[in-house]
Amino acid sequence: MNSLSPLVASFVGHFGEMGSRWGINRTVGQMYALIFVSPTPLHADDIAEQLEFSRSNVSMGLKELQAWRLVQLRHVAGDRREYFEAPGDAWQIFQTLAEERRRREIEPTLSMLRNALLEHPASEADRSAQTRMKEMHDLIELMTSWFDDVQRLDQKTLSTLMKMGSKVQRVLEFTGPTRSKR
Amino acid sequence: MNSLSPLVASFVGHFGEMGSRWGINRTVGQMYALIFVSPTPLHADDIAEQLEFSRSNVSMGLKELQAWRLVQLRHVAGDRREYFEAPGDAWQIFQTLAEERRRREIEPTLSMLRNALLEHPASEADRSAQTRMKEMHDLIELMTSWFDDVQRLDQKTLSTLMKMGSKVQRVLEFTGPTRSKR
DNA sequence: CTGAACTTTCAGCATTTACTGAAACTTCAA
DNA sequence: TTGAAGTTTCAGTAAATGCTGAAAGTTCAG
Repeated sequence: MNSLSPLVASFVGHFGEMGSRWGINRTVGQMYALIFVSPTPLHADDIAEQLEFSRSNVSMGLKELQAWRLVQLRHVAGDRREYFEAPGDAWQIFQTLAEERRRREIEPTLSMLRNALLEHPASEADRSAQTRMKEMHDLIELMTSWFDDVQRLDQKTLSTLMKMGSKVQRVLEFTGPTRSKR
Repeated sequence: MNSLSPLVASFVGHFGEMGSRWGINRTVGQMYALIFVSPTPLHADDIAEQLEFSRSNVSMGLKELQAWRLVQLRHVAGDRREYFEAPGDAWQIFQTLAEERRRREIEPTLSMLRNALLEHPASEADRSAQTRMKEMHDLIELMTSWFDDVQRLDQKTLSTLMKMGSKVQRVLEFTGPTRSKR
């Protein structure tokens, strides 16, 4: 970490700390940060050296970042090594993150809930537990299916929608009643 | 955990496992799950007994759940103990979670980025790092301010919006061009 | 004021997760 | 086909985090 400029070092350091709140570990967070700000793709040795991590740790970390689709493999002509860079399109990053998180954090819960709702309640307590579970299930499903929809919108529409912010309400007041079910 | 019905036990167990992906720890996840499905408010001893956790662990866990605003204190007439229940309104829960997560996971990064962008770049590398940081900063800011807007919408508008899903595109195609900047 | 009923804190042990370095494996230029 | 250059695996250790139970703290009825 010694060869990094103070600016980059603080960015990298911050990602290390936040990483843990984020489900990725400290070193993986730092690796991503380094790759993200780097103007050129980096290879594993660059990263190991700049961050002073063991080579194998870097290797594992890169594997994890690839699993998250947060970094991409690049090949540089005349060099056998694998280089990595962070996709530059911010929208893309956001979508990837949201998708992966959903897959890891939401889907398993949804499927557990579906199973639980199929069970025959063995008692009054079970019956009321199922009622609560149903609410949770429906909420999650509504959120995720909305999310699917939003993700399917093209970027222009989305950015219009976002820039409109709460003004969208006025538009919907106008068209909404004919479409909404209640 | 022995007195729980299989249905509740599996729900509770799942929340324990998912808890870790979620930044809350296993036992805290289980406590929340138990409170969530319980038809009546529970007090700390109930929870300690049903989940077979130490009394102090329950106490700490409840504190954390309160900090996340996922459980609410309740007092039962003629009983000095503190009872807890999970707010029932699913929207409410979602909003709370989103807000807290934002506060813990996003705000610190945003403020780090703002500081980094004020620094005077010491090199060419710093300059390009700042360019990347600016992109990240702007994306996060766009997302969070949109999120603010959405949160401000009343529930009816929101649910209309969600149910419309990608059909919103058609409405915007109609009104959008006059409002959008590009 | 007292003490019973309850809650919180905290030191220390247990469990889990992260990291390293050595060894095994893979790929490809010559 | 060989070995140099690179990558991955994995066993062992280090660090972090979680959990307990004993002790201290708080609150309030009487």
